[in-house]
Amino acid sequence: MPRNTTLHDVAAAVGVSARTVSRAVNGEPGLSDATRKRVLETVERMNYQTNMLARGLRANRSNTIGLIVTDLTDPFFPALAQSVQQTASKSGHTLILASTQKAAETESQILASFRARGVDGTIMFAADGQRRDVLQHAREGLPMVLIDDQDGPAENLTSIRNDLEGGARAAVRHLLEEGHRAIAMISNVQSPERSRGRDRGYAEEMRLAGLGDRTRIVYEEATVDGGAAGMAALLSSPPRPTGVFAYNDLMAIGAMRAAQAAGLVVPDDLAIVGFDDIRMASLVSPMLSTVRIDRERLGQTAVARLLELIERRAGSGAEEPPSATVPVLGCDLIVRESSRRAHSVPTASHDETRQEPDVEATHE
Amino acid sequence: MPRNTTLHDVAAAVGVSARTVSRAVNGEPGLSDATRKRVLETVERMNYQTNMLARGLRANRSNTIGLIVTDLTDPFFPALAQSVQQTASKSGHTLILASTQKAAETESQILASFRARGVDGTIMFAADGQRRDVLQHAREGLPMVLIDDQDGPAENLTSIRNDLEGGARAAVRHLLEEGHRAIAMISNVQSPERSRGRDRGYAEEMRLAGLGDRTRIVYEEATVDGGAAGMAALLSSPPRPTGVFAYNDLMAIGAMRAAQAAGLVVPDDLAIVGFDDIRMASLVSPMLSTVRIDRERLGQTAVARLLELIERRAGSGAEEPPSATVPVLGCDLIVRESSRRAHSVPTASHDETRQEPDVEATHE
DNA sequence: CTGAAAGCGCTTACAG
DNA sequence: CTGAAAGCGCTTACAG
Repeated sequence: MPRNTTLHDVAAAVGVSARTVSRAVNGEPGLSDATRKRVLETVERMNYQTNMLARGLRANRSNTIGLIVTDLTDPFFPALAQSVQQTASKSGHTLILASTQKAAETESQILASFRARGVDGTIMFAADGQRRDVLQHAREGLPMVLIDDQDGPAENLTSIRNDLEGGARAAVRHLLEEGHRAIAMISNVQSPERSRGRDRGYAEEMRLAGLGDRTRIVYEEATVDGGAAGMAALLSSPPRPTGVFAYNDLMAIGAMRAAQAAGLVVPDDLAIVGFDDIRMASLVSPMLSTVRIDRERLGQTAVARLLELIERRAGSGAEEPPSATVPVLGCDLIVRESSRRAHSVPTASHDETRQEPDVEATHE
Repeated sequence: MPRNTTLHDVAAAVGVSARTVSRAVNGEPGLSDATRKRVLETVERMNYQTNMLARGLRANRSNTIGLIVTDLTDPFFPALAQSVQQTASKSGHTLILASTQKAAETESQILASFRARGVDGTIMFAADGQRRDVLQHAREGLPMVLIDDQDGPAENLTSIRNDLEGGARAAVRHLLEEGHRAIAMISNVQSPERSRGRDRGYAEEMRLAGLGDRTRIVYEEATVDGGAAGMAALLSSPPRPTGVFAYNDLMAIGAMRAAQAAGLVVPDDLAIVGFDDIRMASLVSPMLSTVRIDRERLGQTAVARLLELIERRAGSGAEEPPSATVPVLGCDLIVRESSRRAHSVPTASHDETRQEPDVEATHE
């Protein structure tokens, strides 16, 4: 097997030192244009590629970033992973992907293996009860962006939030405006921390409408089957709700299927609103109303913040105080068919979107 | 920022040489049990983690494998990526993921960057007209598994195939058995090489049924919108088909939506069968009949083959001849609601599956 | 503007 | 059974 071309091979071919080739390849100053040109031509001709393992070892930066998801087969994640990968590749970073599914590895183990691989930083979701481990890794030098973290920034750690509570409130307000009073919620039993914002938004909006005593949340797994189970639970004990807000679209679709199987017509007998706006939402019938989390923007924002963090670490010494604001991305309500009654012929051509502004939350 | 613990730190703490710690960590022989035990305890206590960049640089193996997909937001890929990642992690390999979407980078560029990162091997799909570049990278030392490659194995390269033609034939036979004669196909305009097997299966089965002159294929983009466009094309020029076989589920769902929008009832007026069995297939209504590609098994098989290839390279010198057989994974027909008429109340509880056996194709 | 030396943290090949 | 030396391919810090 042929050995790959190295810096020394190029240097020998041009008749300069390896240091000079390194300068040319990295676009560093301190090099005559003539030399630079000769070197780069030879680099091209010999098809030289920097060995990133060697560079990473020496320079302590690998140009890789890690992303940890819980389950790639959850339709929420692929668009995010894609966005992270595309954004990262623009700055020359390669994506390393891990999923915690089936808990074969804990998050902490994955983070340890990422560090052993020399990733420059990591993007992950805030998992219940793991914050101490995560903070520890950050403190030990792994820059980290935490998505939908309840707490604020910390050493070497930035938070980004989606306005889950605001999205939930918009969804419930919409159901109220459609005339519903008996509005129930199907939420996520697995992750209280993640469902908190949505639960709170629902409860708060009910309270404001004077319906605090009709608040009703059932908790199930955040899957299609879990949504179906939640709907079964709601239907089995009166009063029957006429509107349902679900933790995510998967659950909403399961709930919708269960309602239909029970002979109910959606949205006439029962209105349903989900969360996330996965692609499936616009392909089921009736098309699902939902609250959109813009995963492309989320991925871009997360990578941008992570790169800032990495920069700050690299240019250390200055040690600027970390920004105390955490970006909060607005979540837009998208009204489709599953929650709109009195519209005999729904028009599929145009979703009705209500835009919520992005804001900055200050964390004292 | 605290420096990470190194082999030398551990060695100094135990009072042995770095070489001895390395032996203990890697489970190599030639070490007294007492020493091994002392070393490993200290490794644990000091929380030592092997620096994979250093190991990779020296040992020329990084314990990473690359996966190249065209578009992570295509629901076909996440389950595959997840399976590859899970299987790879069992042998201590980390997944590096890239997608060629929007052609920001060509496959060849991605392969070059993977090699610069020292990946031990790569899994990818065979893209039209890129085979020369891919073979070149394999020849230069990058072990590679190609999925659904038309050609056979090559130096440092293994192929795996799904029985796309067999799956297509099963789908068309099913439509024939349901009594359909006017059966059209909506296929993929972007990748003739990838659609070839399915196109051929469809045409062959029509010919065998004496319907060769009624063969009709329209080509569109392999998306929901493309499927809708294909159906529009089919409906706009008679004779109207009563059965349609689509390149994949996304197209099938688009076709179904378009047919329904045109006032047709699926499956009564028009039966539809897709390909892949993405999750969405069982969540649309009517539930979509399809041909399943088991992506979990595909990922497992691909990783297993890749590891064999990597092993062979590592233990080189012996140079065993590469196996001349390429595994062909069977694709099962799954009959749901979209293609089954005369069943007034479809039972959602049990899919009807017809299992096709896996075989080995010999490549002379 | 350019280069010689050292070293990142491991493993390989060799010696005892 | 254990270790001293060399080197993987780069970049850092320094000298000229």
